[in-house]
Amino acid sequence: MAVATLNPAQLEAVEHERGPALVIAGAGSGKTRVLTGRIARLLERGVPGEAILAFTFTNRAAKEMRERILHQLGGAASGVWIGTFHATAMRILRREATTLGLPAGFSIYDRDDQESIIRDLVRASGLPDTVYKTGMVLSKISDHKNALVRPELAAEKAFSDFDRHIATFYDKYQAALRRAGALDFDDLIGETVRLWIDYPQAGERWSRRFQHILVDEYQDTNHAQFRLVQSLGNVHHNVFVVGDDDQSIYGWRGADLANVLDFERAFPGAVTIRLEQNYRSTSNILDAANAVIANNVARKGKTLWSTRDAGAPIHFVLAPDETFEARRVRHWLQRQQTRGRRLTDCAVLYRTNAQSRALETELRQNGVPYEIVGGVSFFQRREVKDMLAYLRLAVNPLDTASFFRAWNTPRRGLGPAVEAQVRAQLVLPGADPIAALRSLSSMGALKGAARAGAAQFVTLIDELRAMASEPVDRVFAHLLEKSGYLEHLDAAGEEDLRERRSNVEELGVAAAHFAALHATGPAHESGLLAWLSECSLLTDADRVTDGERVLLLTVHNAKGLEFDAVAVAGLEEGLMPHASSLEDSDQLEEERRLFYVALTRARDEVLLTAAAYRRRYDGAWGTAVSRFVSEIPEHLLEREESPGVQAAPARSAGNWSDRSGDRSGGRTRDWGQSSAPRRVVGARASDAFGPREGAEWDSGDPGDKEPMVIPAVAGGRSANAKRAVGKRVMHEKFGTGTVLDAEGDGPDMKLTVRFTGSIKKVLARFVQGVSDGD
DNA sequence: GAGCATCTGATTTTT
DNA sequence: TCAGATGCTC
Repeated sequence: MAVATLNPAQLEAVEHERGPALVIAGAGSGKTRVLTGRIARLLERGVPGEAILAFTFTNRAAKEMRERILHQLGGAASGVWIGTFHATAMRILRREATTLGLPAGFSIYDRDDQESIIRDLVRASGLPDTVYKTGMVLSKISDHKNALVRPELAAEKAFSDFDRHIATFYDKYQAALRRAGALDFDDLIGETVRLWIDYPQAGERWSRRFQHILVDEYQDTNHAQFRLVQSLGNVHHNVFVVGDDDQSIYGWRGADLANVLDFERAFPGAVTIRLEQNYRSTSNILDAANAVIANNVARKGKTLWSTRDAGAPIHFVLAPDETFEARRVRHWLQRQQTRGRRLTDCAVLYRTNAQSRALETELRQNGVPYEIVGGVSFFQRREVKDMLAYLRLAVNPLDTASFFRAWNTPRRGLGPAVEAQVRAQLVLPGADPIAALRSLSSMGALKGAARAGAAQFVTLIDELRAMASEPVDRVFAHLLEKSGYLEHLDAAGEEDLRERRSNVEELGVAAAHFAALHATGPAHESGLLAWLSECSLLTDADRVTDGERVLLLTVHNAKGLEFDAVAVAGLEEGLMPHASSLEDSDQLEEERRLFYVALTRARDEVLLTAAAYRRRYDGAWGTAVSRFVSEIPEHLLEREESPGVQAAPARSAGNWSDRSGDRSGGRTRDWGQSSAPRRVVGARASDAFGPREGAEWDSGDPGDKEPMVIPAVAGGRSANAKRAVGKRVMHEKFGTGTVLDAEGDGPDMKLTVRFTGSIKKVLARFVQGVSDGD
């Protein structure tokens, strides 16, 4: 690295000798240069590559850092460990599996696998799955794991029945994972930390090895990750972390800003270095971002500055609905192109993946090349998971989820009847499903198709296992040939057959690529196990290709990236900030940071868009422009209203009866065609939506107690059910709400209740009546 | 055991 | 709206 090109603060960070250091690095302040520069400098100073460990949050960031360093230093850098927290933890765990009592070929369960375990557990418990929803139970368990709370402790700390049930699910969930020889994502970190807790001498070996620990995006670490960093650094104390409290957007995943705020306390003697000069954005963009983030209370406080000129104003467009919004984004992209900008240098950001659909349709229809990052991941696709299930089973015979996924795909005559027999054998300690199937087969318990099918399946898995240390592409080819999977796809004759086939082929290409890359490496880094590990940790964002296309992605996915021109779509109350955050000031601040991250992705140009009406699965809704837009100083903004935009239905956006009219009315269809163009002169566009405090998605106002009129509900309902409609009720978890609809009778009566912020179906026995109100 | 029809819940963000 | 789960029928 040309040290001369660094500013003083960057230089101080790069040259920092030893001891802990916290670098507060604002957006675009050159933190990647600092990290790579520092690694380079450490190597120059004679620190062996093997003694340097750098954590990133995404594979993409890891890859970029690795490439930069290899480019600068070549072979000298080859021993440096650079990887995500999860990948690095995996690397350590693969070497320490025996110490920790984990099976050598442990599997990593993804979200689907986790969900199916929880679903089974909740079902078996007899507790209502309306209260113990799969996702919610999983996130509670994840919270425990992120806080390094084991099941026993969770049970001890439980105050309510609810917490106790969660603790029980947590315990049983862990038992199920253990039986399957599997870890989930959180376990990768937690089990690694356990090394220092349960096997301190083993942990210390690693602490001694890594003389320097570097952490990128430190503001996004959770407690478990903090403990991992702390443990690894407890011999040499050279912990160098880079973060920005204003860019902390993973609170929902347990990220703990206290890790940044209390760094000096956790690492005594730490120095703090601040990088506040932004090299990325025009000063208009930067001023806007600074003004927005200044509204947050929970921050260390800093102001980015830049020597770049003002640049173009930030453009704000209010469109009648999301179709028009998409069209405006497309126009904007095409204008960028005519002005000589490449699509590669543009991006469209949004809050939720679902928003990509309208944009995608618009771009496809108009031949604008695009690529969506995120959404349904490649590795989540059925055919990809099917293939990987065979391979996972070959390295981990305990992996029940993979077993039942693979065993009858393609059909081998193995169904529920045989499944029950296999499961019956699995209660025996240490039993694995393959052995169970094998023994059923040898006992003559299987007949007809099942018998031949079982034999074929067991043989295939045996063969794959025998090949486990061969190049992975060869293993994959064998699997394709012997499983009959492609023929099965053909037979299924599905419409998306071509795509499925090509996904399977792409997986094969990935295997070949991996094999080629690791042809010379040691067995534990080139075999099937290593490839599977890599696959479990890859996400869609890691498969982004080059090419002349615009990227569509969530703001979360855009973190760490930068573009010349950035469009941010869906700037509406309820979307950004998201509805789920409106009642909690901490969450609202996180939403604001999210918007801040979005703005600071841009070098030269920003387009912000909102839709006056947005279609959702349950109808079309009037919206209000996001408060974040009005937090941008007016002189930095250029507002524009599309023809056809009108005020939201006169007042009372929060009034339910009004809205239920909307749902049946399908009003959005008329927008933009019949209504005359209307410009709001001399008023802010957001005024067109009525008073700001008509906070959209829910008034939550206990005063609105008129009985709800829901058109077209089922006719035959009991007198009790009829009477329940319109009543205020109280639910242990969701709080108070209003009954919109009721079905059935007695305690099993099913109520549809509008709680603050959401509408849920609950059983009558889980709610209490609240006085009908005044 | 397979295929079809119906139902229901989800939409916040991801390693 | 839509995908996955469930249930029903052959």
